[in-house]
Amino acid sequence: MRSFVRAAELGQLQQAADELGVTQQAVSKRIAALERELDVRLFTRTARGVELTLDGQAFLAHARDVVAGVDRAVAAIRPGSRALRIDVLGLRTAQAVVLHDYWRSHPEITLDVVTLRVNDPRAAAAAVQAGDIDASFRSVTDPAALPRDVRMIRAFDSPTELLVGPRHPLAGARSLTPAQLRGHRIWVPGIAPRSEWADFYDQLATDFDLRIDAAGPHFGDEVLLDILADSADVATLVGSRDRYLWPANHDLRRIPIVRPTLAYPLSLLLPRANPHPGLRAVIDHVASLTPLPAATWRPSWAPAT
Amino acid sequence: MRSFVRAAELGQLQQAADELGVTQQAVSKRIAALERELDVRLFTRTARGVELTLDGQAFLAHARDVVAGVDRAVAAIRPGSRALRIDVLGLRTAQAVVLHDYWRSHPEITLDVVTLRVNDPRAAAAAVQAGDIDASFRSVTDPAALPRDVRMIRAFDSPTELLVGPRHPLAGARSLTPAQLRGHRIWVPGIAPRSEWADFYDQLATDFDLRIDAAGPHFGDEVLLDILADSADVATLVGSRDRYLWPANHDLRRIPIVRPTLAYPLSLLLPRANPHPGLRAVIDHVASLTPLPAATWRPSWAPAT
DNA sequence: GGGAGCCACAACCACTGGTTGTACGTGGGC
DNA sequence: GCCCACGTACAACCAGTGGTTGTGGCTCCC
Repeated sequence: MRSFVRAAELGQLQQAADELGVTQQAVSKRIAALERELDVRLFTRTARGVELTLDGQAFLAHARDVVAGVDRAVAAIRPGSRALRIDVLGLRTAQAVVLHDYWRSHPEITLDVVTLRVNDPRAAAAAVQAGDIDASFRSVTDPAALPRDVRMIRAFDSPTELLVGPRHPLAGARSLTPAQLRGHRIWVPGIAPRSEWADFYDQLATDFDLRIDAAGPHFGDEVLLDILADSADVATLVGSRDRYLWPANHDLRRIPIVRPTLAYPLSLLLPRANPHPGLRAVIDHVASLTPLPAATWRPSWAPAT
Repeated sequence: MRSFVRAAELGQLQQAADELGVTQQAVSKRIAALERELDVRLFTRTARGVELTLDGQAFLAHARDVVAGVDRAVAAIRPGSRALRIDVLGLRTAQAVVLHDYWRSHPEITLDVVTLRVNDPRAAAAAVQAGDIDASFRSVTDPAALPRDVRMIRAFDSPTELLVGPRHPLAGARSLTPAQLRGHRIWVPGIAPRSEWADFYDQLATDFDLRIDAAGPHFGDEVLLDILADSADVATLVGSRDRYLWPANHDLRRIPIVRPTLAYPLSLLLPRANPHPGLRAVIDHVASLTPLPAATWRPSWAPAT
């Protein structure tokens, strides 16, 4: 495809061959192989070179795309100077959604979103330190656990919403205050003990006298959503930017929580020295997200702005 | 790359190999070759399959992109059921710009813009008839020259603007009426005799008593723009949607022509029977472009709406 | 009419990319 | 705790791909 693109641009197999460092015959055979495989003629051969056929013109745009895609793929992992790589907790989390939005409005920058398969934020900090990732959307609740050459900055706040099924007594509310959640069972399964999330829910339960049940393993989002849809007394908390896939017939309700808004503070771990040059723009973008109202509750370990 | 993508999705080389119709060893060698070439490990091997490394995760998104690109490239020219293919006069013309805008807002549809290397609209009509292209943005001024199974419909009108250099006496105008052009030399080089454009300028010159000089070959846009920039008495006409590349220091002015607006009618040649299914949406889109004011002049051969 | 320039075909050969056969490591079942 | 099942990697082998050099044919231009 590279040979085809260059030949089409130069109008000569000969020149393309010179550029590519092979013989004219090799390029001729490459094009012929492509034409045989696709079962169309891509060029009309003339005495002074080649000219694209209609099929060739149509193919060229896509071939350019493929070649550029291959280059991007290689750039994404080139040892030394690779593309910006940011770790998120999961692909449907607010972090990933925000990154995806950013990428959609700036498609020219190459940004790779990956997920470390570990829960421990200290492992993420170590990966940042080692240069395996350029930044990580994780929070280290104990500042002492942070390596010296990794720093944690405030990224953005993710407001919390209540997710309930249609039979839940709070299902009809347009919005809720934390006080109104008192007495209702809130179930957030799959929270690793002593993780940042466990800490968040602990403080939340204490500060507002809530009943947050973080026990039990997580059998997958589908199971949780199924249970919520059927139950008249189980609710859970989700971030307003989290994207869940749920069957339309579940009829689940997302209800904003206000006065105060409950903010889960998303932080960014990044190396103190020589951060990836593309990181600046991402930080600026997430910092520019619509700020939360003044009446916002945050856990004690939320980093300062 | 296909093997890599499938293996990553399935988490097993074995299964990917089964799907791809090759042995597990072949897939293993493909992945190994990829890893050797890229000089990174894409998978960590476990006893129950493979798992993506961070590099593998970053690579996967791009690999998917490449594979999809190859599929699109093949679809663009697949004999029989290929992607929608529309012929335009040139890639900077209003036609191409409009198509490009459409494609940008509907990136999911595959649309290939090509250019027949002939000037004769009857050749374009023949290409439509033969199925080499699905539609052509050309006008056949003589309806009798149209094959029976090709029809011409009104696509959209392209308003004309005057293009002049800074020293031209009309350079300061915010807008101009056709009457104000009277006496000024208007030079539109590169118009083939008896073409749709020649016809357009002939009628324009007659109806408004203008001096339109269509003689002389066209040495390329750069030459024309250079001449315009320097000259105090040469002007030319361009479509308001045409995209020209000109050096910023040329200081050329585009001046709308109004009362009446001078519309160049762009038509679409398409087969009378079994048009490409994707064509409908394109026709609807160009038909929805902002209509011109009531006071609009059109040549006599403009097809009815 | 002849030469320059470009592409295609032929013959040849190294090496890629598939095959089969086998060894190794790990996790689950008995 | 051992063994088997399962999945991956390595080895040997071989057909065919994809490169090379050499040559012929075509067209345009001088």
